[in-house]
Amino acid sequence: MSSLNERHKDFFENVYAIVRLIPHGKVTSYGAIAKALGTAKSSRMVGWAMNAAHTHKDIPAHRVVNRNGLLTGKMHFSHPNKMEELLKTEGVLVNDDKIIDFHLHFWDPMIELGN
DNA sequence: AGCTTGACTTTGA
DNA sequence: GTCAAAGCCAAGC
Repeated sequence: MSSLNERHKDFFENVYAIVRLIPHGKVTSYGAIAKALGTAKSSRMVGWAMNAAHTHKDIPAHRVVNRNGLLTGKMHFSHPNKMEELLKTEGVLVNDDKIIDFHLHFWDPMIELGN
């Protein structure tokens, strides 16, 4: 909570903190995370953070997709289909690299932040 | 030091 | 509805 409000911390740590807060079976978008951090336009940086997130294993990166609900980062996983399988395991149906009813599974980090 | 790239989003046509 | 272009900031070359 308080750590999320502190922008003095590294952008990466902020991103990881939020991604870890994503509930089981829920997903969110890069832009939503960026917005929760106060930098709505630097959604690309969230993607960069996720790239480095590979070193952190407690990061459910499969719960983060782009705004279209498309699994854009699937190829960055150990296996391209790993992301889709993980999501299906959590009850999130995926078809053609895209989340079905994305708006229903969408979780807004702003809610958790209380904003 | 500058230039390019990127797990993106928004806006305008 | 789709497509193209701009904006964003950090890391890598």
